[in-house]
Amino acid sequence: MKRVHVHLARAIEQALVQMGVNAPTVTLEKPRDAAHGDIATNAALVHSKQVGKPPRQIADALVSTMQLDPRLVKCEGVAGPGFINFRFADAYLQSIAELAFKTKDSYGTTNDLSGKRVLIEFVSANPTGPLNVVSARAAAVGDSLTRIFRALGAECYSEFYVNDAGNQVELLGQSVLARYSSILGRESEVPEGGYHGEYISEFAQQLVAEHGDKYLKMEPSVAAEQLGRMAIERHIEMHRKSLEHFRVTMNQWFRESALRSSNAEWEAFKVLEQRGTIFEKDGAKFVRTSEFGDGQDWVVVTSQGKPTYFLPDIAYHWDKFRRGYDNIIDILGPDHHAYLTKMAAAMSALGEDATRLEIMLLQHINLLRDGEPVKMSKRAGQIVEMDELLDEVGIDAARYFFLLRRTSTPLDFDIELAKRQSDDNPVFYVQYAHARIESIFKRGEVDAPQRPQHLELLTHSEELTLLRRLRELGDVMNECAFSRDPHAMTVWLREVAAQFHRFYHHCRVLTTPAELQTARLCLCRATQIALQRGLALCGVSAPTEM
RNA sequence: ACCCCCGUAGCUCAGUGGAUAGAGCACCGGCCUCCGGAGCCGGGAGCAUGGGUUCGAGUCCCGUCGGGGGUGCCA
Repeated sequence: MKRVHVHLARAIEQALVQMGVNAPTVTLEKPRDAAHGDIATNAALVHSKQVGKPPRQIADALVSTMQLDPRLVKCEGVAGPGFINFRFADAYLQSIAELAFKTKDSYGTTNDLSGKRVLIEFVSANPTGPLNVVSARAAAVGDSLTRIFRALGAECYSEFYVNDAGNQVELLGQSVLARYSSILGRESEVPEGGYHGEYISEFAQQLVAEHGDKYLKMEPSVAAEQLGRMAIERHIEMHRKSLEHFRVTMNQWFRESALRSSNAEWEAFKVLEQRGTIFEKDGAKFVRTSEFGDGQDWVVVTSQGKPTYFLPDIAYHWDKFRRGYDNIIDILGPDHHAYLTKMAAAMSALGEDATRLEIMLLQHINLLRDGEPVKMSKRAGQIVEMDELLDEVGIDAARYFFLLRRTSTPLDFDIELAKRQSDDNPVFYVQYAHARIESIFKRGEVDAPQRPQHLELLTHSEELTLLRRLRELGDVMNECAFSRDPHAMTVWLREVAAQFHRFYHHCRVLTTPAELQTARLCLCRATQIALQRGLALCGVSAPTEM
């Protein structure tokens, strides 16, 4: 899909060399205003100083020197301070439809990132309860990003870090034990900072039904420990199921407990110590992160001799570094903003190249119902579970809505809007365009074309504009990967759908002369392929009727 | 106190340092003997603020104001 750009850049470079420029740098950009054409270059402005002539004069010279392939691109002349504008040749745009037929399910796939190894860690919710809607946004974003990276040829892995060790396991066990004891008639309180959710009571009920008062007869601390472990495993399984249902499959579930049993945290500590980056103060052990770009030093071992959460986290990230990825991406909630400098400093302290680590902060979501905020309070156990949301609005709407805003922006998720079957629902609007195309084939009693034919007849401006849109998929994928944000895909999908409706309104498909009808049916089919592909990268289905 | 994110149209948001800043809702005005009107065509209105960097800034840097969130040997 880049062949026009490659051709054009080369032609401009050669023309510049002929004018005496050595090692010219040519950048091509998309003009903001479509009236200026499809591609523009500022080459004349950039090289003005070196050539020693005003930009417009250079631009004129370039235009007359350049050798362009008329089947790919044509020059539209010089504009403004010295921009040179170009427009795709009709033949090239028509070939986009041909490409869609040829590539089908892999339309837009490139090898732009082939050879890159990328790891994306996301969700990583604590296994102390079911997944809530906060995790759902991370799941949608992380999984879509993974799909996009793969479509660009990268070797991309998704990973869930499971915090199945530490204080919270005990606390969880005590919480379960408290509920369990209450059911069996022994009054007991959920401990300070414990878990109050409905799911705890449900689990306790289940335990009573299956095991009777078995755990009441045990030493309470032993019972709590065992119950905590069981609850953790139960929750991990719930997480896995919820994510699978949400069309998210993790390549790896990395357990903190495995890290601990292999002593990896102390190994990391030892190396930090050997590198002279550990010091003691008030009985606690600090890592000298301030020497590696952070504003302060952090405790890794408390004065009680216990590791803080930071130490296993360091060990975990070190493990990821040593697995040899080019990019190690963490998608975290906005409360982790201090994490990047902190963790990057720790990695530097271990002697790693910390620039490989990226922390993406995903802003929160506000659930709305008809514009009114839905109250969420974790403390009171009134969290909205991910599964509840999916049951209500459906997977397609949920996945798409979570991508509608940039990750750096808080997201208002209106439940009623997501359920609405009308064009103000963005996911509906896009899926509708896809279904509408299908209905054209049905209505015309024609099968969807299997191969491209008569594409040269697609010369109407709405047809060509639609083809332009379809061409952009590869660009959009690259943009998403570069910004680590799949949001741009939803913008593109909406524009493709809108342009399809425009084309459809202006150009009759059925009841036109046979060859033109065939050509337009091909364009419809190509649009379907592109929509399917864009939706698939978002993890959203493309229904044929609705 | 410190840190992070965000201030673009009435509202929700787009906008890889480039030309006259774009959509969708909402509002106003058109278009159904016509393949799905769940659509199409047209209209008004905007970069919080003060500096700086640059040939060129909504975009990069610093300050101010406003909104949201977070933090101190818990995870």
